[in-house]
Amino acid sequence: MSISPKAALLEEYAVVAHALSAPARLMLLEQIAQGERGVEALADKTGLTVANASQHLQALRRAGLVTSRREGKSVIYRLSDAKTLALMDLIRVVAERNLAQVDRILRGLADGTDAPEPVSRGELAQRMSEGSVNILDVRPADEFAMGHIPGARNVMLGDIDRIAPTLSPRTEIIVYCRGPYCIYAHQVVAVLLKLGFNARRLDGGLPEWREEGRRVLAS
Amino acid sequence: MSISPKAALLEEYAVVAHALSAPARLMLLEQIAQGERGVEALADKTGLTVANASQHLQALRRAGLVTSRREGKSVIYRLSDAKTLALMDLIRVVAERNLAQVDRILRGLADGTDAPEPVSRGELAQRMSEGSVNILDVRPADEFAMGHIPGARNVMLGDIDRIAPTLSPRTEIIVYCRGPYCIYAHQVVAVLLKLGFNARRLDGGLPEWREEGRRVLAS
DNA sequence: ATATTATTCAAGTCATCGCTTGAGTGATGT
DNA sequence: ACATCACTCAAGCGATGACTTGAATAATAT
Repeated sequence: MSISPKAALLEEYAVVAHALSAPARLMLLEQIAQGERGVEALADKTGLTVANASQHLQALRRAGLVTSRREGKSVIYRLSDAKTLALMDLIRVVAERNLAQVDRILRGLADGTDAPEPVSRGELAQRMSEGSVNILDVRPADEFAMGHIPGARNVMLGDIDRIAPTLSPRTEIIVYCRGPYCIYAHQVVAVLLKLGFNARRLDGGLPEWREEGRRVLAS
Repeated sequence: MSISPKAALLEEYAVVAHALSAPARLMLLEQIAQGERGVEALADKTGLTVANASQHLQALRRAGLVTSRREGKSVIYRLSDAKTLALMDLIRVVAERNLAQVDRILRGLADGTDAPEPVSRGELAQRMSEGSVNILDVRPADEFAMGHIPGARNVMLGDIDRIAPTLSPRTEIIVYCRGPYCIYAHQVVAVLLKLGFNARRLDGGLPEWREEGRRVLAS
């Protein structure tokens, strides 16, 4: 009855991959990567029903990608460790490299503009110390409040046109959002480029920034 | 009818993860990582029927993890690029870190011995140039023939006891096999340790070695 | 104790997956 | 043209997955 250890191992690896094989769970992971949260908050953010989110979260926990702890009446989920984040990111990288459909979508987001290469986090840190950079955080206000890159300004996608006049046309603007699956930043950069600004995306979002031990400002 | 780009991207990422979520496909990837092969050879190696293997291979291709080309009457599959290998490996790492079941299986393979940390590929290369090392390749003969680390000796798991007397008890023995999902090497190291030899696994297998541009001997 | 809030469990439905079987297609050799 | 070989396609199956709904726990507040 005991199958070969080889087969048993592959089964386990498949469990990990399976956990990442549903868009709903990827959404949940992205949210959890912003910072630990309870089930209801996660369900809210992702648009899932609470029961459904709970089941997906348990699948993620069984796969070892997240851990949970009870805190009062809430159950708080968080990423197991940085490898989970790396795995999410590597999946994105492979998809971007090899899937034409992904390329098409990203091109659509760029809206005709020719998006420059993203800025590395190291380079941004360097530029920050020189003071020669403007940082925009395009996540929802509550996530911004939970933590953001020092000096970043929180802006909604829809407000770009409104705040554009207050931006310096000479200083480069670096835009970031959630992390591996960040998408608003692509759009914001496209808008800014069209308006004649000098804008680039940050490579990775806040979770990666924090993971590298860089300074994060709360509230 | 057009869903949001965000959702569309997550769908695509999920496709990639889904491709890795079946043991049969992981087996196929492991084989393909040894070197490109036709459908029938892959089906043979993995014990799948040809039709079934063909379908799994197409799933892998749709996910962008492998590519295929026609060569005469055969269709040859190969890994898209090194990122595919990295992805396979990262899944293993996450599983080993977080899943108790995996730990249990690996401990079982070690058969009571306390397996030392694997040797890095860089260290092995260094040791090779010094000539202070014995290398064992524990893959099937045909895979060994397709390419192996120079100086490695091809040994079957079952033949260890027989060839053990021919091994130097003082020189360290480095054992490797297929790659991310290598398992024989664990067992062989355990056997050698029990016999009183000084043995360690190589971190990664032949695919990773080749990927780093290190020398590989064919035939 | 009872009520409230946060989460999980259980049952049911519809879709998808993994595998098998048998037919179909494409390139090569006689 | 015909046979052969290597692979893919199509149909069908039992099993698993994603989501909904409504009931069951678990911890706190009244």
